[in-house]
Amino acid sequence: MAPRKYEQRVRAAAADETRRRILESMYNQLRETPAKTISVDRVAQDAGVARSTVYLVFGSRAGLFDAFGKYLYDRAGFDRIVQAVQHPDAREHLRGSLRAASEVYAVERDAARALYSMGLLDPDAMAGMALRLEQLRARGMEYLGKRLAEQGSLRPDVTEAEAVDLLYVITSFDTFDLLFTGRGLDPPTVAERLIAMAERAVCRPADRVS
Amino acid sequence: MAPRKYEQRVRAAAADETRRRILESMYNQLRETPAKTISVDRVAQDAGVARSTVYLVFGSRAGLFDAFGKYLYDRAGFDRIVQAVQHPDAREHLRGSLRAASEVYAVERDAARALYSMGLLDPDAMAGMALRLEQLRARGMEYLGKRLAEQGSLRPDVTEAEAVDLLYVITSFDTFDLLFTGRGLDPPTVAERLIAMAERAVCRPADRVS
DNA sequence: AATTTCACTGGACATGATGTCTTTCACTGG
DNA sequence: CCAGTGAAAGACATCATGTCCAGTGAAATT
Repeated sequence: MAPRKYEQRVRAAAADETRRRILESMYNQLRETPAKTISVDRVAQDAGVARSTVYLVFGSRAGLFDAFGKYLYDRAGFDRIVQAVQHPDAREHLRGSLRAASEVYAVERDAARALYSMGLLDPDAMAGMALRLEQLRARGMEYLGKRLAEQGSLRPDVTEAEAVDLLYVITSFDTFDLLFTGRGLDPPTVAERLIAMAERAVCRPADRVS
Repeated sequence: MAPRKYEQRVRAAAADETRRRILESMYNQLRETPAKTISVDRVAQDAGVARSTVYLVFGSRAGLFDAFGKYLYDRAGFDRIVQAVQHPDAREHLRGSLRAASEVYAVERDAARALYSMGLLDPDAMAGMALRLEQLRARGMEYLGKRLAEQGSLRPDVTEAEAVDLLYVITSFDTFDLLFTGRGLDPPTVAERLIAMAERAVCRPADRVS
């Protein structure tokens, strides 16, 4: 018996709907009760779906978090941190990245914290997203470092490698959160602090604006 | 019936022994298998003790972690980061703090990571140690900022408040680990990077050494 | 209209973790 | 030597993860 060809638009759409609902309920729970560890069961119930469906769709708890990472990445516009302001002036690009980072991180602070902490604490479970995200950011900073070097915007006593290292630190979520949650600063002030720190640490003094 | 007076030296000593053994086995497990989440059961078994004994001694899982925080704090000499080099020159004090931080954090990296992540992810459970430790560091940086200001070592365009914020970021475990684990730098290089970043970000250029 | 396929259900089951409560045992002090 | 005490062990309840699978109802095909 030859396998039949099926082309099911409606059912595929329904499946996508379910998937979306699950991720959304996870997002809501993270916002409502950031402290509590989220259980697959609660997510499923909140989404009005059987627990087994979550496993069916995402494979495992880790898979769920991985997918949630992508979801959050798109939703919050994390890519703005790296790509964002493709300004011809590298120094302006740097400032844009830090402003974008402050905004994005602030909006999704709780979700991002849960995701990052999860990834740090349970590497095999979360190997996926948090790690990939960090690599993306690392590459972005390597690119930015190169551009700053090419445009002669680096301090004379700073190698390109050092600049990349420092930019990697300064654009990280952890650094943002140390100022935002740790020091209780509001996002614009955080951005100010980060920009000041970055420019002083890697940009040549003469080039710096007022 | 009047309550009898008991003064049990031997038994008290044995109890202390047990307590120490439990914390030590926790330390070992964190070093041997940093990835895995540590369960009370495994800790107890490794210490040759019943699981309930851990609960008896420490009250709860959170209590265990709290006590472990103190244990690690003493063992690693975390206080060196703040008190350490009480050098008359505040700038030298700053450099000393960062060197101490790099050493201390590097030696106990895995344990510290587990502890910090735990605290971030589960605030009520870990409210104790990680939080107290951070407050201690915050106060230390406020003191350092004040001394730098008093000695006229701050950049003219940096307020004392901003200096404290930035020092708080730069001396944090997260910042260290971004360079150490994230960028794969060895501890001395991390210290170099941190010192360079800190001096450029908060110290007046004229005062900086070579 | 009959049939196939698929998303999803709903439960059973195994495992492993946390936390509480009761019981056992060894040592201390008289 | 024996009575009381506290440390430790063991049993019990609960909850989460992960696997499995028979079944259901709606969509797609013939």
